[in-house]
Amino acid sequence: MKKTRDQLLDIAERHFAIYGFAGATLRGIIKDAGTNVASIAYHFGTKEDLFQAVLERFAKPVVSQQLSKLETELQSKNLKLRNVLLAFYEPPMKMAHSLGKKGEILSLFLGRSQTEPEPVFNEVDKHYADCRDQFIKAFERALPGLTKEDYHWRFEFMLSLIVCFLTRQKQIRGRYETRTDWNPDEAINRMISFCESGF
Amino acid sequence: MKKTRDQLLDIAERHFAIYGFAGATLRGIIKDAGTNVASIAYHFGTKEDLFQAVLERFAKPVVSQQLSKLETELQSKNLKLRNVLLAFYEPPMKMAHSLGKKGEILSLFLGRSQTEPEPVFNEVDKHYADCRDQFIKAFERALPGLTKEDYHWRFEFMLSLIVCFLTRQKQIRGRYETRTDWNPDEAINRMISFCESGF
DNA sequence: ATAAAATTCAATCATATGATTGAATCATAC
DNA sequence: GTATGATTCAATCATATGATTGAATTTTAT
Repeated sequence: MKKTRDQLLDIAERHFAIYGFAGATLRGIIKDAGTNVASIAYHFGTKEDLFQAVLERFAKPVVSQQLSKLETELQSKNLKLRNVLLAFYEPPMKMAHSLGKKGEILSLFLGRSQTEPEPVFNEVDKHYADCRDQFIKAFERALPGLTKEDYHWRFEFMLSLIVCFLTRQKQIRGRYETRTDWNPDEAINRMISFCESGF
Repeated sequence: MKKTRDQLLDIAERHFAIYGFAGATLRGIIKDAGTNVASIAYHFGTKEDLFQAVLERFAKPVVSQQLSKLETELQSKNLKLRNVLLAFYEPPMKMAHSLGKKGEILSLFLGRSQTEPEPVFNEVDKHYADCRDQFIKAFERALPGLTKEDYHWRFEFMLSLIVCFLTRQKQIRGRYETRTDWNPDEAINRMISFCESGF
């Protein structure tokens, strides 16, 4: 039997992903988790504390995977843009795919975390700030000679592709494909190719 | 005089853009609009009806501008990809910029409308469905020889850039720029160049 | 000017929500 | 086994929310 705390995190993650911060309700969460309202207060505190806990649990691993992959690439003398892009795209995409239904939730949450207007999501930016800096530095090394502004714009464009893919994948796939499964490698490749040319 | 109705639409638009559908409250809206809760019921009906009215008012003009620009381009014997992209990007970007503060709201709304999970936003897709089909057809003409899937992916990527730009522009600009104003032409050009290579 | 229609308003309803409390239950150490 | 602390629970609070009503006010048409 799963611990209440973990169960709550799983369900809360799903609800925040699907309904957003404002749209998710503690009662909806505890109902799905089969527990009591007070258990949230006991384990986490307020609704916002719960959200931060969810964020902490999933954002950190993804970012650290991205950074460690990037680190590996940086060792190489001949840093290739394509490999930097791969280091960025692969962790979240693979995770989103490998986890199946849960990955769908996670990716939705990840995508939403970039677009939600709620103040709580400002915290998200902090989680990603260091990651962004590192990748922009890598871009400068892989593709020297551009202006600071160029790198920022292109990083944003690169990020846009995956944010929208993750946030909208269900609608997109529903529109374009019949099959319910998707190929992460194809998606990654398409994103990388698109960006590589764009850069 | 339809003063109250328009006022409500303006304020509601802002609130939906900033707080999302679930986060926006009728009381918050009527307080800013300086009117009464019942006025919403009178002029629109339910909260969802109000949302649809907001959507109707702003989405239609943008889409119709995009389509009419595209129509013009389609007249040309030698259809250029760049011009198709311009037809897509210019209307929402110009509108977002020219309206200043209000444009910021509109663009936030526009961006959010592509990522919100709420069922109400499913309606948004209908508004854009025809527009998407037309542009994909134009892509096929401007850049023949690709598979159906290719066009869909690239359309999504193109869309991603502007969705994320509009949704995140404030955060982005806050991070990268000191000045509060922005240059729509520069943004449009950067998007087009990035896509043109990607295609 | 006046009646009818359109619009606005204060008051209220029923429910939902985040949060808190104190008692009950469970797990663990001794 | 029992005492202690950790965890769960039902009950409750205060407020917020979407919606509705009927009276008051304003606008419009004649």
